[in-house]
Amino acid sequence: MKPVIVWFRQDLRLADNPALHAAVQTGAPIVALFVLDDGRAPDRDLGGASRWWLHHSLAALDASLKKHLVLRRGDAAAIITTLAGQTGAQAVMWNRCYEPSAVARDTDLKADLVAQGVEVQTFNGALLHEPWELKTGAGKPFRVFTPFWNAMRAREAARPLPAPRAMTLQRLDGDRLDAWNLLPTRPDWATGFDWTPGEKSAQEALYDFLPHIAQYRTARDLPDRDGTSRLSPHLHWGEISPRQVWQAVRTHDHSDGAETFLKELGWREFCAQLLFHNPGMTTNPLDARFEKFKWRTGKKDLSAWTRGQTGIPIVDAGMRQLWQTGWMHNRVRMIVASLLIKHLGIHWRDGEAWFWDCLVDADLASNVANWQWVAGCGADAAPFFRIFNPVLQGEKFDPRGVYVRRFVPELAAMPDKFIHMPWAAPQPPRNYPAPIVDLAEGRARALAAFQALKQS
DNA sequence: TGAAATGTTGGGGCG
DNA sequence: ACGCCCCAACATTTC
Repeated sequence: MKPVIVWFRQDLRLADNPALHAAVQTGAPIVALFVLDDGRAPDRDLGGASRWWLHHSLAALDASLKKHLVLRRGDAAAIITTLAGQTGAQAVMWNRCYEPSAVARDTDLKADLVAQGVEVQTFNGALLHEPWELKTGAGKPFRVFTPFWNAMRAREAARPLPAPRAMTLQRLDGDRLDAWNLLPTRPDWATGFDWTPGEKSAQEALYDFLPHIAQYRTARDLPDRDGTSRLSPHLHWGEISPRQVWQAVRTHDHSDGAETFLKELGWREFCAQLLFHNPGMTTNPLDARFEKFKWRTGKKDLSAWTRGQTGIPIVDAGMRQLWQTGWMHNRVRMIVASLLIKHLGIHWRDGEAWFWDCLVDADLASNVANWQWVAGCGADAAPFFRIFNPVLQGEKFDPRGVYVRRFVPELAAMPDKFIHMPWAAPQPPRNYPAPIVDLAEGRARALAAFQALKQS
């Protein structure tokens, strides 16, 4: 019997995997394929933290496929058309990706395969709703979150599919995962990552989180606590599907915490559909007025920011958490982004690029849309004059400085009163930098720049 | 999913 | 007892 090729991409799971499910239904032997096409993506390459995650996630998937995952490296379309010919495959099946370059590549590949006499079936495994499904009254894609969310919330999500109970997998030659060198060496900066990639771990993260979801609305803002789900990298790589998360939350309880959490899944969908309908937004502001905005270069400031050496405790704590653990609490992401864009006047793309490289949950749509949101140039964005004061944010959300002290040990002995502004302490710490920007001056500069933009 | 400036109110100290 | 001032505390507006 002719095999079916299942092409895995950002759906590294067996349960609720529509492409795999459909392939198993045919009764044909299955070729489970993953192609590493780094160095060829028109948008951008995988970031370092993403490569680390991918390595471990592929290892986990391979294990659950009883070591039958076929690894190939190179141009995905060329590899798949060739492989389909060599194996005499009857069909190729995959779950759709929605990033602009992926859409273009997959459209061409599908045409090539069909021309070659190979059936192609594609599915939605990554989103609750297709990016073209939810429309405004005028029939256009949403640009404002709240009406988008109202439309989305009014629908129930499709029910997740079970994992296949049995399947026949076909073994083929392929690369060794280790040979891809996805893991960092010299130095191994991932030693502080406290993550376990893989489908099993994703399910555990979900079920560890559910008992706390009723407190999510307030607990999610406190960066020293585990008040968030930490599902983002699992969702990005599709180790768990948004349908599985949605259903689990909906059947768990109806607290306002649960509702707030569902809304975050809404933001994920909102970002995905924004990028789908605005492919240029990875580099260009959605709000065209910002095209002439005068960003500063600020190489030294950018470097201090990336290294967590700005002298502003909550910012440095966040940037060091990112570097050490591959992740940053969302409240702190907003604070560090606001400082870079507003106080330092540096382009949101510079911050976005750093996050892309360092985050285990790096997701093109979410990363770009949220950076544009902070910059005020995105869809439904925060106005440019909404400027976070990192001292006040710190005092509000990390009042005892537990989070700051965890990642900025230089401040361990600083009294609570000065933990978020050590420069004002009677004895400022010797081994911690003075702030690279005066917060009041930085704020004033940002407001002036915004005024200039409005007038031009 | 802000912050700062400005405006308003009302209680208490004090001459 | 009264008016005046000060200034939290809260509300509104402005950026």
